[in-house]
Amino acid sequence: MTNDFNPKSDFLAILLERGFLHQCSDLAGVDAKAKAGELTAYIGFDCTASSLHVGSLLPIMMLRWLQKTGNKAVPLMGGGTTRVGDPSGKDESRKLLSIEQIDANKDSIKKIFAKFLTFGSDTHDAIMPDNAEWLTALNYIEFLREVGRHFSVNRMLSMDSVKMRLERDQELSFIEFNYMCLQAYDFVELNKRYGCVLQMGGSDQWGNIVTGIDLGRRMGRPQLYALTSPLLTTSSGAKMGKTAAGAVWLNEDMLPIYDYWQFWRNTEDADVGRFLRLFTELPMDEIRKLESLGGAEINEAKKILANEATSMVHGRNAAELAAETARKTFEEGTISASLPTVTVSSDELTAGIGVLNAFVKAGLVASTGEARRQIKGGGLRINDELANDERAMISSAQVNSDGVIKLSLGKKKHVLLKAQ
RNA sequence: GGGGGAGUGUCCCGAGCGGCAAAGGGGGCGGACUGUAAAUCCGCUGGCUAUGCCUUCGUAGGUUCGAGUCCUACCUCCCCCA
Repeated sequence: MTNDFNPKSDFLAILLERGFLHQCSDLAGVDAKAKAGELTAYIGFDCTASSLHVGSLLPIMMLRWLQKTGNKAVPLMGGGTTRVGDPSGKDESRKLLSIEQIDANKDSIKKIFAKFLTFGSDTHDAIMPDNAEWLTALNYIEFLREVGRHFSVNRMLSMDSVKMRLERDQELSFIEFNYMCLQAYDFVELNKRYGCVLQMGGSDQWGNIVTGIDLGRRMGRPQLYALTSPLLTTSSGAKMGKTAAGAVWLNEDMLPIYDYWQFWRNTEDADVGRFLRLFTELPMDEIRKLESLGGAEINEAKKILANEATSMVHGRNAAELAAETARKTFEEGTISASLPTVTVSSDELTAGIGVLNAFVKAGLVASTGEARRQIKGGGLRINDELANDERAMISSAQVNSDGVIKLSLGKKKHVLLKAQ
């Protein structure tokens, strides 16, 4: 759909050439607004966890480009909608989060945005409203009379997500219907409050966004627009941002910066170019140069990807430290003091800790059972020595000259155990 | 409303004559090979205070020395008839 479109705005030009665009309700319309620097766009973020993960990075980058190209970015905190819970894509409704939990998550998530956007009160500064501001104040009857009457059930029934469920005779709860309505209402409310005319999101949000556009028209708002980004998977088809250890979190307290850097460093060859476009701000000609590197040379491109992507979230210094840590660990084979570290009490260490428990404590394995299996498979190392006795004890005798014990799972995952 | 079928290892899909920690995939993790890549091959893939103990097959009971397997009720889903 976007092949023959020639954007006049920097915003769309960048989105297009970097691979952010999947679908747009009206490219020309959005283009004109963006060209004039009058585009205010929002993306909603649910507060279901205390950190966003790399899956959210793509929408965040869209907001960043939006602001960089002279428009107004609005990350919307879903403090209200999270109380309802978005059931789409799930066969079972998740347990509802407590309001305290949601608020705590929200506070934690908010910090991320400050690293990507400039907030303030100027026209083009980003703002971060919370839909709890208006949703929690809604009165059911009033909402039905003023907003609900504009929703065409006929139309909603024809939406793909709904149609599929009905055809397969699968439960579609009323709350799910309401989630769509609330999201649509958000769009209209943001238009009223801030003149927001564009909602962006992942391609799975298309239906919900269009419902918002429709509601806007029925309620006499100006023309609204939708723009979605492709669903990201790696070349081998895996969902982006999920590892066995869990999601790749953006918050440092959920995932050490070193591990974040490593995540990008381990990108598959085939993804390097695409990721450089999406997750860094390097100029396009440089990216083209980097992705054309062949064989082992592409590792240089991966390091740059890791540096750039890590700088964006954690800052240039932290990224360089991570890069240096990786260099020492992998290229020199020495122990860097800045590897992820887990502390144990010195009493405990003096008394001795079983190897199995030590690796569990370090978070390298999930259970002593797994530790046992890894030892059998030759996957665990203590100070680079293969661990082959599951009953061995780790004690202060193994502390090296830097005061730490290095525990490794496989060749890539290292944690330092430190007595305190 | 009537008739038929199905829910399995808390990532998913899926076999399972009454002896089952439960076949086989996918995914994931580890090993070999490499370039901290991919592909390929090999191993592992409930928990624990571990030659034993505990918890798992939709839910709750029952039969049995013994139940994923048989019986009863319930819940949920799928198909056919009205």
